[in-house]
Amino acid sequence: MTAKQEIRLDIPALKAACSACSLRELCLPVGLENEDLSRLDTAIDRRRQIKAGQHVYRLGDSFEALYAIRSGFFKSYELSNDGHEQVNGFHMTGEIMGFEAISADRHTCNAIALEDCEVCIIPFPRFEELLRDIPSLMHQFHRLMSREIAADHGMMMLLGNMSAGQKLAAFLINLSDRLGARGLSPTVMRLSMSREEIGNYLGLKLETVSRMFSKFQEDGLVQVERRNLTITGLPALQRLAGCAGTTR
Amino acid sequence: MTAKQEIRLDIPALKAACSACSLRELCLPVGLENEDLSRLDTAIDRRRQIKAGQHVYRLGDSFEALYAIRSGFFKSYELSNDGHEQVNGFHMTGEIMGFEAISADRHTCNAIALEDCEVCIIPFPRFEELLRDIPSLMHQFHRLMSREIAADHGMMMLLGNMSAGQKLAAFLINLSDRLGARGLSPTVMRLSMSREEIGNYLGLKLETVSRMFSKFQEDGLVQVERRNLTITGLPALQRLAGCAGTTR
DNA sequence: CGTTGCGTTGAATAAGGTCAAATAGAGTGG
DNA sequence: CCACTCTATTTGACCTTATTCAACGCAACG
Repeated sequence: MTAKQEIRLDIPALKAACSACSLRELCLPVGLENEDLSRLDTAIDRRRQIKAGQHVYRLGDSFEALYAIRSGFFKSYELSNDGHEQVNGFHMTGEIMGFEAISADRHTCNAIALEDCEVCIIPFPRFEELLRDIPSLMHQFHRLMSREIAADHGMMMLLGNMSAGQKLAAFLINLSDRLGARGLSPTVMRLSMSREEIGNYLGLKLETVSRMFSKFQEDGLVQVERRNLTITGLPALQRLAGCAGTTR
Repeated sequence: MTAKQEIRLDIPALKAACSACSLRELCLPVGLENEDLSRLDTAIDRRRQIKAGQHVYRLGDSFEALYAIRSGFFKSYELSNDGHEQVNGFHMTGEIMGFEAISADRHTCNAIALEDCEVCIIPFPRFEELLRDIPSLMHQFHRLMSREIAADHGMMMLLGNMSAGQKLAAFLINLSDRLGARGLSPTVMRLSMSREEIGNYLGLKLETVSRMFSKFQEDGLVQVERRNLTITGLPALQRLAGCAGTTR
């Protein structure tokens, strides 16, 4: 419970080592040969622990690196000029954050850890050099950015066309899919974000999210108790969401 | 008026020629040296005319190339499984379409010309090879994809948080900015899209869009008559939109 | 000169937002 | 361990906004 529970040694051996990473198949190194993998290792030389509530980067920070999530759960959000928060997305293990900053050489949103997390720091200039030498890595990188764009389009569809119930269903399905892709249970999960954050992301108010959860529970689609959620009617939920399964 | 007004020779000299293109400063070749420019020319070896109403690509088409818009105006849209259309964006001169397809090696949306258009075809595998040789082009390419992501985030903010009036105001400001960036009038324009398409894009019904146009006109913000639009109160419109000027 | 497609406008309706109050845990300090 | 506080969540009543349904106007076109 107390603060300095253990001395932080920050051992150099705490190296990122894509070559030994269990996320190889989700993250950048998809399909890379051993030799190229170790070259990637030289480009990603640091990890960083992020405690729940800490920011990885903030709006306005100069853009130095992308961040690959090794563990934990993040929220990315911006503030509209009138101070209102807008959640852009939730990010989990194996995903990469920071794409949006390449354009302006400056982060245009904030990324905050919703639980204790660990990220791999990918210094971008060095990474771009590496892309020149490893065509398959370059292509994979483009695929990841492209996937982000496709996912954002799906999100725009959701925000523009769907009812509150459909939105929440789509959100849960999406979460479920992504957890499943990581070998975790697609039906039993602990939500790392508040009702307000969910609502903000979906373009709904927290009360509406709460009501929808209650309704889903009545209808036997989910079992929800605070932030512990069990999906009990996946097929029905998928039908509701319109199956719009962009797994992101 | 009649059909074959002139014989289509499709002269080889109709080559794209980035090096001679007036869009150099908006499109891919930003900041490229002469030598690299002519290398880019070799990668972009075809243009294509697209008549109003024709598709550049369709959902499901295999991904072969990106398309840079030389002239004209496009709409990109998807169909949700239940057949409903969702407009993802409108694209104009100097912008590039097709990013979303890299991920799945297949187009995930449709792109249709709203007027007679011309595009440069950028075969992607060859383009990626070129990126290896021209670091500054690679970086510019990443900036463009990143800009698309940042713009989509702005769009999510708009769809999630804004009232009908704010949405339409933001839409008009965005249009105005983009026209201005191309040296066209930022205040006098002809809309290439219907009320329904605008509404679909903004997450509103066509009637609501129409009402808002009327209201803006009453308030002296715009002068609108069918698809001819003049912005008469730019500052007020910007204030309404919350200045959220992601020029895209 | 009727037809067709797009745009406008009005009235009724529904969906979600707002405001307010009650409840339930989690953590705190005594 | 218990009372107390703080925050997240739930729920209800009411209200605002945008949607729906419907009628009409207008321009372009054959």
